[in-house]
Amino acid sequence: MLSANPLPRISLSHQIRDQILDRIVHGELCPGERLIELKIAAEFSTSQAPVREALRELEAMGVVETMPNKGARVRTISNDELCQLYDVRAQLESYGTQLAAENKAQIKSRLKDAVRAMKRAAREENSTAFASHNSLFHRVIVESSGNGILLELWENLNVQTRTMTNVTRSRRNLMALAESHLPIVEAIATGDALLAHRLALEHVLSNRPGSDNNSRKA
Amino acid sequence: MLSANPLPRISLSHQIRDQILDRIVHGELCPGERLIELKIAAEFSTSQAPVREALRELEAMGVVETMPNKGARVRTISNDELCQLYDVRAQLESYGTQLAAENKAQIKSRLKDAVRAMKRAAREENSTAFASHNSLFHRVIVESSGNGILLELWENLNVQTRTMTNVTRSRRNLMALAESHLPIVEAIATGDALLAHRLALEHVLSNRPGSDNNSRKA
DNA sequence: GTGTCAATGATTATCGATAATCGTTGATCG
DNA sequence: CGATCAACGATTATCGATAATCATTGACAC
Repeated sequence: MLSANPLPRISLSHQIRDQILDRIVHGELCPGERLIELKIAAEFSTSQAPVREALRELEAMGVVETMPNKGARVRTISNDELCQLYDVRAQLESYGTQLAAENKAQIKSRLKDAVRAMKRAAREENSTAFASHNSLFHRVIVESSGNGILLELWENLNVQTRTMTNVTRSRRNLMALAESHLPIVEAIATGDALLAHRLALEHVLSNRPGSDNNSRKA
Repeated sequence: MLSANPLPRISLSHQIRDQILDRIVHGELCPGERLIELKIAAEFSTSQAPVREALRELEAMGVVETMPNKGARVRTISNDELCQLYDVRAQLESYGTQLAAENKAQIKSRLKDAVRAMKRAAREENSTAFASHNSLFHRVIVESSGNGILLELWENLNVQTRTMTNVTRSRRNLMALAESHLPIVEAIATGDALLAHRLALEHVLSNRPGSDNNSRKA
């Protein structure tokens, strides 16, 4: 029984949410820009209700902020916050990587695929694709930690991060960045949990913006 | 100019959200129980809209889960998930405690107050009050870590654990539990970050349910 | 000029009603 | 007797309209 129902199977509010998120990630909507419910509703030819829901979901994701009775705007993430975000992400991700190694997760080939894809994107200087594969790499690891709660929290953080990646990572050696993932792959594959933990921690922190070295307290 | 406007300054949807959250935390709404929008709306004498928003916010918090076109229900957390939750919380909280110690946060008196309040609640066998003060203790620490992102994530987890922590323990257990906080206070006060980290980790994990010892993988 | 304040326009928050969807019940057919 | 499916009831998703709120503008008094 062929299904093949390409009908709008997703709810309107989710479609709108994804659309807006896309525009934010791709920089079409700038931080601080107001998101006016009726305007957006008109643009998508819907009513205000699904737009409100979409905005609330985006707020929960942390990509927009809303003030009561004053509406929503694209959230501005300060450099401090971004640093904090990387610090927390480093904690979560190093823990997840440790678990993955302990589980001797069979993900070596998938991780290597992701790295390969990153390299390709690096050669083509396609930073969007690079960010996407990069994200996938880490997601595979956190998934294979076996801790669903961890994955949930990590995903929240990752969304926020990605909104900035394109901007922040404009000038960086993508090829080197891609290859810096390989030691982690090995540590997981050999089941060296302690090493995996340490490598993941350093990996995330080394990509922390604004921090040329350490400096947690201004 | 005296303000003193105790009028419903909070939006309806937030009031409803808090009410429902309260009932969940206090066990009046059991995990798995359906939350029907129109029923709730009728109960609060409002329309469906603010209830929907409240439910979406609660979903973002992770205390309710919604299936498209099937509505919302109080999230059921399996024992496995609860364990995972404690594992992750241990990671976040030990990190926060470490930061607090590094900051030499001046919170010794507040923490001791919280412990005192825990003891009093233990004597009176008021487990609700105990949980409240216990929660405050850890919140003070995570707040003083200076990492707002960390605090946000931690709060989510904390709310979720509290929905499941309606287990009443014996007086002796509670008293011992209260006193088990004291070493952490000292470690923070003396600025011993490494010790603080270790103590917090052990503290959370020792309260992990279902695990008589370790066992991460079934 | 400058500060206060009412009127106004823009936008959010809420409402009541309708459309779409899901699960179930019960009838029909093999 | 079992399976399929239409019809129904319950509930969610969406709509269009109204009420409440906020920010701004401009007039007015001093």
